[in-house]
Amino acid sequence: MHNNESAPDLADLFMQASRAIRSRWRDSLIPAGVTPHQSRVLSILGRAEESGMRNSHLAERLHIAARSTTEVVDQLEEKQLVVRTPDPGDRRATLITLSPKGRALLGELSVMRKAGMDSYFDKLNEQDHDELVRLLQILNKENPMPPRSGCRPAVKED
Amino acid sequence: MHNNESAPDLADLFMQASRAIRSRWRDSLIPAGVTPHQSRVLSILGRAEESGMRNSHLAERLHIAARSTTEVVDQLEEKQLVVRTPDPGDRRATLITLSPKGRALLGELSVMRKAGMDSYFDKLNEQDHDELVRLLQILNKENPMPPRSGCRPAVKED
DNA sequence: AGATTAGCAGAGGTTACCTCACTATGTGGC
DNA sequence: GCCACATAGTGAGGTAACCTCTGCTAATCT
Repeated sequence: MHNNESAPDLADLFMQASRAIRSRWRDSLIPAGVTPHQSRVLSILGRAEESGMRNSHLAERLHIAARSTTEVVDQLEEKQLVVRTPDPGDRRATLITLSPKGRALLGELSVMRKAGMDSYFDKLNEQDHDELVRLLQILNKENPMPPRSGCRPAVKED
Repeated sequence: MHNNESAPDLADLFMQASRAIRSRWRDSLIPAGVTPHQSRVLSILGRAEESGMRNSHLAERLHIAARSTTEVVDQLEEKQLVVRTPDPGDRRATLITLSPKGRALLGELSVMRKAGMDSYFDKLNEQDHDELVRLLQILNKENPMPPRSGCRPAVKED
């Protein structure tokens, strides 16, 4: 390892870039009137839907305590972006689903976000762009992906 | 345009990696008894030192309001990691410096952090490592950081 | 000197999290 | 059928890391 002293720390570079990305993302959400936090819930609901999701399941996906999920869902319900309906199969439980309005917003959000991100990554030419994708995929390869024999998704790390 | 649809979003890849990094970092700080937030202050003080730093200057570096900086410094002062001394040149101002204890901790922290990060980036060979540094430097080239409101963190870290 | 500006901190608010405790419901043992 | 126990959601109340508004003191400008 010949890490010379003047070489900037990769972690620092990473953090700096991710801060910029996060900040752009947050800004791009402002016109839609949702926080990044709320938008994350919307996109999880959008992805995992058909029949709705329980609060506890959502909490698991968000990697936060179930009690905290209640709060975000409260906010989204107030904005009429999601609906809570009692689970017919278990009267203790509540199913959370996107409202039509929520689903529409989710569509807009992903477009806006993509636009914002594209403008950020414009600094890279096409070749560098692809190279960065390659490198990040290596780094993110935490779960060695066992042969796709139809086992669970195993999304572990937050 | 040969960006096929199934190509994962660069921003997502980025956030995934940075979350892993942040989480490793936070974990590596636990034994030292400081939060990522506090450690950031220590490292800024360590870098910009000789004669100490004003609260307002520190706030600027942290990209947070001056009032918020006061609080972190309070915490660090209580742990005796930093010292506040009146600025001899301007009696309104206070200079914040690392205490010997703080400087020692900073040293340990950077070693621990570096170890944690190196183990993360070990997935890349030397050439890919350098390539990633190059790409990140391009991306980080002067993106203005506007002040932010609300919380975050990401949490859980910044 | 008097007005303005700069540096810091007190008071109090917000957001995104947490734990603990409670109620209502479901489930297994006998 | 009843009791013990687990589980789903939420009220109450707490914390960390931000914020603004306010006020005090010290420096600087005219």
